[in-house]
Amino acid sequence: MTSKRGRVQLRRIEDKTSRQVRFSKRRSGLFKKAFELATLCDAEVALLVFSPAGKLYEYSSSSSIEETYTRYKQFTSVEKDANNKNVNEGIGNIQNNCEDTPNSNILNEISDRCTNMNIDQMDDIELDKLRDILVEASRQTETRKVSLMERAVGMN
Amino acid sequence: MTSKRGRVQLRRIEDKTSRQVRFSKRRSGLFKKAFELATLCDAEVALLVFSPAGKLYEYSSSSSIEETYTRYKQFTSVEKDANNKNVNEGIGNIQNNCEDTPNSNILNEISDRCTNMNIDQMDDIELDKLRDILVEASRQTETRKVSLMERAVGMN
DNA sequence: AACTATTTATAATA
DNA sequence: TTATTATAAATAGTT
Repeated sequence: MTSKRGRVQLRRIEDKTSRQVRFSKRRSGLFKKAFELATLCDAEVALLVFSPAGKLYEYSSSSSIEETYTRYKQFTSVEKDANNKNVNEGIGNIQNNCEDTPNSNILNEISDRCTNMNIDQMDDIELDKLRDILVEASRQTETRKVSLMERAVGMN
Repeated sequence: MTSKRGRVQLRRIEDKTSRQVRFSKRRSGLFKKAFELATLCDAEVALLVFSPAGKLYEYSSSSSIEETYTRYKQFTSVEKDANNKNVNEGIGNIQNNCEDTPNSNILNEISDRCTNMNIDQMDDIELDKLRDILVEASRQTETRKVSLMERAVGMN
């Protein structure tokens, strides 16, 4: 037989019926994996999935999606604060104690996004948003690092 | 040898080192599966994972975790309403009310990432990467728009 | 981190 | 839809 069971091209499945069938199967698999990660490894997991038809599926290893989302929001806001003031106690420590910070991953993500976008096609509103992003980034940066960023956009 | 590779008891792994190794491997697998479900089946997926050490990992197939969480909150509130009073309209509208242009989505993504990152903790290699990203972005930009970016980092 | 023996997930088929 | 089964993918234990 020349069939290629099990193998898959990583792109959107065009046939609607096939897409729905695969969604059901893969959704089951994904939720099982999420449950196993939480159970085996003592991780906190929150998973939200909307099907193409708009139906909601959810899993949370803690008491609720909301609880994990709240932790997420606190986590990210602490990351922000840690730049402005040296947080040495309380929630701040949770962040600072983590080794192997995900900064590199975040930078790779930014790099990928920037590679894909075409600034020439942006309108003024979008450029304003980009400006705001960079303003905020530079505010978070000490002098030496600000100067690196300034060099980056060709000002030196 | 009497080993039983591949098989697993579904309960918390007590050995800390083993638990960390398995967390890394299974986390990779879970995020890959989440990405594949979103890509192949055109689903909207949001995934939050906190490691036992408190480190955050996230994936979102839309522009941000926040966007999917907002849709989730709207969805569940609609479900609640639908139970109390027979709501004949709204679900379709609510699911469609988060439209944005692709560019805006990309910019929101960058904005979220920048908001979450801690530039003070980056080392020089990471800063070099950021510089490269910004250099490439500025190269793609015509003069008027470059000047906007220069203003953005406070050079005017 | 890389390697493999197994188990698990799943695409095609019935 | 559900079940089967041939393959591909994930991963537990090992090096």
